[in-house]
Amino acid sequence: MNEPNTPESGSEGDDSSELTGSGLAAEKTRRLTRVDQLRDAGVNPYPYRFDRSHTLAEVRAQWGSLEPGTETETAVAIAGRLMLKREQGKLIFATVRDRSDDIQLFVSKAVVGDDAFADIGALDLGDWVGVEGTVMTTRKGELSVKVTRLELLAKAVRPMPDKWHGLSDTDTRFRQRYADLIVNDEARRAFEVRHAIISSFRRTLADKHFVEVETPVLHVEAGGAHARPFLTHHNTLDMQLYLRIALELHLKRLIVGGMERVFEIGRVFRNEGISTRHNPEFTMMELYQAFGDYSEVMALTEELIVQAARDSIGTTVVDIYDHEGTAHRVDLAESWRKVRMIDLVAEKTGVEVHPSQPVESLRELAATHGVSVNPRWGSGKIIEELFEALAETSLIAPTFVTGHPVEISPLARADRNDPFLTERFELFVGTRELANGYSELNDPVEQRLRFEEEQAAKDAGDAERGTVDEDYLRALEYGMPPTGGLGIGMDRVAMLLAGVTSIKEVILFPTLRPEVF
RNA sequence: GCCCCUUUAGCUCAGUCGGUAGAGCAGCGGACUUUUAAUCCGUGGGUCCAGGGUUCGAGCCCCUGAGGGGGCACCA
Repeated sequence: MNEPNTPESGSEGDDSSELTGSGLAAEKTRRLTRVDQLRDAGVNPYPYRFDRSHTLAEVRAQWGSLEPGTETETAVAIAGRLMLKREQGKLIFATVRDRSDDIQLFVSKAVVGDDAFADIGALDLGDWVGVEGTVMTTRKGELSVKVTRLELLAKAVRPMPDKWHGLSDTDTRFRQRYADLIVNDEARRAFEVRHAIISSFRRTLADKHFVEVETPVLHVEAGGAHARPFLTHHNTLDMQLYLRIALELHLKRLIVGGMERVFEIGRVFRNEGISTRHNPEFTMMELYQAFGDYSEVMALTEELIVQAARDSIGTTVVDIYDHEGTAHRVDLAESWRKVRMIDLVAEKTGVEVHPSQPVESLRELAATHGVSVNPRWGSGKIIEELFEALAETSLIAPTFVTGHPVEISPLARADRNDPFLTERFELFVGTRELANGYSELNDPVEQRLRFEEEQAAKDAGDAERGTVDEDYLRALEYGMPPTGGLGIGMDRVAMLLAGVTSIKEVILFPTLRPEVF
C-alpha cells in the first residue's frame, strides 16, 4: 500500500483538509462529512437491521421473464451494496448487489419526492442500502425495482476499486480480500466452488455413515507426515507444542476406539516454502474406514471428487493444467488409471526397479538420469526420487500411483503379495499430488519397528522424519481392525475444480508478509 | 536461499531519446424522465515503493533495500 497516513481524515469535524492532500484523503473526508450531515439530520448512517423480503436471485427467479415495459404492484424489500449509479435528470438508475445477484434500481423523483431523490443522489458507490419498491421492467426490458423508499444501511467511507476493471494487483487482492470479493466475480466464484466441494464431501460421507470429528491441532509430537512443523508454547503447562502436520494418528486412535468410520476436515500446518501449490496452512480431509483396504479407499476417493465436481461446477469435464501451463480437457468421470510407482519408473528408464534391489544399482540408475541421491537413502527412497524426477510431470489425467516402497511409507501396511511394497496410493492430477491413502498398518510390533527406523533417520540428521509415538503404539496394542485411510488436499481439489492455477485463489487470506501501514 | 519480472493518482493503466506527470474510471460543479461501464460540459487530486549515486537535470540510467508475482530449491 502506498496510501499516505492521513490521521486528520479520520477525525470528525475537522474539515480543514477537505479537497486537499491526496485524492483518497479528500474522498474519505468528503464521505465522513456526509456521515456527519446525516447524523445532524437525525439519520443513523449505520442502522441496526433491515428486513428483506427477497434476495436478488429470488426476485430474478420470480420476475425475470417480465415483458419489457411492465409495471407490477408487487412490493419487495431488498438489500445490497450500491455498485453503479447512473443519474439522468429526474431519474436515477443504480445497480445493487447482494451475494446472489445484481439488480437495477429505478428511482424517479416524481415517486420518491425531492428530498429522498437528493439523498439517493448523494449515495456513494459502495454504500449498503435497503430498498422497498415494486418490481418492474424498463422499456429495454431490464428487471428493476422501482424505489418507493431507500434506507442507508451502512455508509462506505473508502472508495471501491475500479468499477469496470476491479482489482488486478495480486498483492492488494490477497491482502484486501474484502475488496477483491466486492469487485471480482471470479474471486467470489472460486470460493463458492470451494464451499460446494466441502459440502459435497460432507454429504457423500454422511450417506456412507462416516462420523465427522475434531481432533487436536496442538500436538506434543508432530506425526503422520514428513514435514517440518510450526512450534508454539503453552504458558501454564510451560511446554513446547507443535501445530499438527496431519490428522492421521488421532483419527486412527478413534478407529481403535470402535468408531469404525470417521473423518475430519481440518487445517494442517507445514513450515515449508510458499508456492502456487503450497500455503503454510491448508485444509486436509482425512477419513478412516474400518474393515476396508486401500482399493476400497481408492474407489471412495474417485467417488468423492467426481461427485464434488458435479455439485460444485455441474460437470465432470475440467481443464487440467500441466507443469507448463497447457490446458488438457479431461472427463473426471472416466475411470482413473492405476499404476505402480515401480512400473512408472521402469516405463521412464527402461529398467525394472524394485526396492529389493541393492542400493548401489539404484544409485547408478539415478546418476544416469541426473537424479542426485542422499547417501542415507535406501533403495525405496531412491525409487521415489526417480518417480518424482521422471514420471510425475506426465501425470495429467487423474492417476493412482500405487505400491510405494515400505521405506517411505511408515504407516502403511505391506503389500499382501510383496513385502517390499505397501498397499498405498497417491492420486496425481495435473502433475500435483491431491490425495494419499493406504491399507493402514495395524500390527503394533511392526509399527514400532517402522517408528524406530523413522527415529533413527531423524537422529541421523533427517529433520523431517518421524519419531516413536508411544501413545499411538499403545492404542494399536488394543487392536485396530483392518482399516483403509485417505487424506485429500482440499485446497488442491478446489484449484482443480475452480480452474485456477494458484492455491492463493482458493484460500481466503493466504499467508503473506505483514503489510507496513 | 537463488534467478527473472514487477511497483506511477483511490482503482485500471500510459509515460518516447534523461528535459521537470498523463488518460479512463471514481470524486466535485453543471445538463438530462428509461439508463446499462449512460452520455455531454467544466474541474480538483501525485512521497512516480524506499534510500543512495551519476547528471546542469532522473518516473526513466546505476547501486542497495522492501513488497508482490513467477521459476528453481524445499515439500508423504
